[in-house]
Amino acid sequence: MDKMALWSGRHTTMASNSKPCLYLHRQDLRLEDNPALTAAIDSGRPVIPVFVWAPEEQGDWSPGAASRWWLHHSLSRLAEAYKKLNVELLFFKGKTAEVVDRLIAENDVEAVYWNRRYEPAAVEHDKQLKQSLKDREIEVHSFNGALLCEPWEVETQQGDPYQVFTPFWKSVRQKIKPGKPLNAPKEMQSAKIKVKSCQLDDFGLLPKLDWADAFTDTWTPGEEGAREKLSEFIKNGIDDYKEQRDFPAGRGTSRLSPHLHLGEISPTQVWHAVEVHLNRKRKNDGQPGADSYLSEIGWREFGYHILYHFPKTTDKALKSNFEGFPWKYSKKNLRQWQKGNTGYPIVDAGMRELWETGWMHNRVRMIVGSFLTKDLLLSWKKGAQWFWDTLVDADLANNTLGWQWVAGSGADAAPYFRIFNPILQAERYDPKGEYVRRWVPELADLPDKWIHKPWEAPDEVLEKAGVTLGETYPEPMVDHFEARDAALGIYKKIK
DNA sequence: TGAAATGTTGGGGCG
DNA sequence: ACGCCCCAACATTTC
Repeated sequence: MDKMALWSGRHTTMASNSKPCLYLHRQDLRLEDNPALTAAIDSGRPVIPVFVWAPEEQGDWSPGAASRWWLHHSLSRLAEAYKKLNVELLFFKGKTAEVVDRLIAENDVEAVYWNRRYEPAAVEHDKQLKQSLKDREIEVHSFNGALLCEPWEVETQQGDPYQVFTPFWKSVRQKIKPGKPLNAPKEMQSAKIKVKSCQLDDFGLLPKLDWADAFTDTWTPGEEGAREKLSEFIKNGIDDYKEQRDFPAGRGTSRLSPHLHLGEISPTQVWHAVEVHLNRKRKNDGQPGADSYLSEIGWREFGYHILYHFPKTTDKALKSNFEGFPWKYSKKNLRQWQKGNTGYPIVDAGMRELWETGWMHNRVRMIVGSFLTKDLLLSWKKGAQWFWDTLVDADLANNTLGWQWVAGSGADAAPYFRIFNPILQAERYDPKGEYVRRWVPELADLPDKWIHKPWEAPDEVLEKAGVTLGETYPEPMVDHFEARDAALGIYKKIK
């Protein structure tokens, strides 16, 4: 018996008549490495795990359609995992505070546990909930279950939040030493539930239409799926990550983002798995793949740091000179971009991958983002909203950071003149056109030379490939070089 | 985590 | 053998 088991064992003896505690699941849909759950169990009380579906508590940023699909399946897996421990995960709809109050009143709950959140609306909500519980002398315990480093744990030498990634990450790496992840509970005491809960299906998270069919082929939501993705990536991907990560046709990236978003796996678990992997290899061997991968975990941390300290950035540019930027809203242009009909194959491939699988490779996110904000001069918020609705990994911190970054209005942002050339990017990162052929099949028969710029292909080449521009595939909706000049002019003005 | 424009260098062709 | 030109390759600057 290890120390932990003895500890909880000691409490178990007195627990038979002890009052239960509540554990609120939010974006931490896992049993392993879960500090709030572990603490709740270690308190010696029977634990009532609860998930409350309360989208209105997330303000303007309640989960989009793709995220809801994921959430449904993740919750379903989580409920199964609890069932194996003979515990029921309770589902409720409505206001979290009211659910908690009911459980306190009718089920004698005397303590509440959760892992902290960092989204502006969530911070506000949880702060109030905590205060109201404290006022009534109900125990409240919150934990860090989502970050290597919480936003208030690092600051610049001047005592300000970081706004540039490199010094932020350097500081975090010096500071943090993630330990071994906590084990999943082997056993739990269940409480006798006296409160009526609802069914997962009552949340109505699944889409009415079957657009999510392809999602099922691509993804395995839940803790188990997350664990498998991680070990597969550590085994086959991480050593070549630095070289392979930018090629969207390949499998060079971990694809852990949706799992991380809902906390099906924690960054601590990721970090630890990377360390174990490195320790197995020869030392002083260099570890460019691992460093490069961990710095992506770092960007996630940076996103949370920025979101916490600059909560308005979900809707407003961080840089004040972007106030009143003359974005050119056009419903038609936005629609063409959303549907992947811009006439730029790499952009269209990305947008269609997103629509069909709920995910897009990061290199392509940058390309389509640059295209929206610079070539079309459509506001980054339009892009952020579309991604919010369609991405299974839609995460307020990452989405906000990414869009403000690409627009040039945010933290450590691309300088205003950094405009991606969709043809060059495509030729560099999809040299054989595999990615474009997969997602834009109407161009599949074009030779490599023309796959990324069909409008320049000779007529006979187009004909042979069965491509008629304007009919089977759109003409480019804008001329990139003209659009670039126009964007440079505007961006220069606001500098 | 950019791309284009401009500047520099050096080898080879050629008178 | 020399100077000149061209231009690719690379470096630097600029947007």
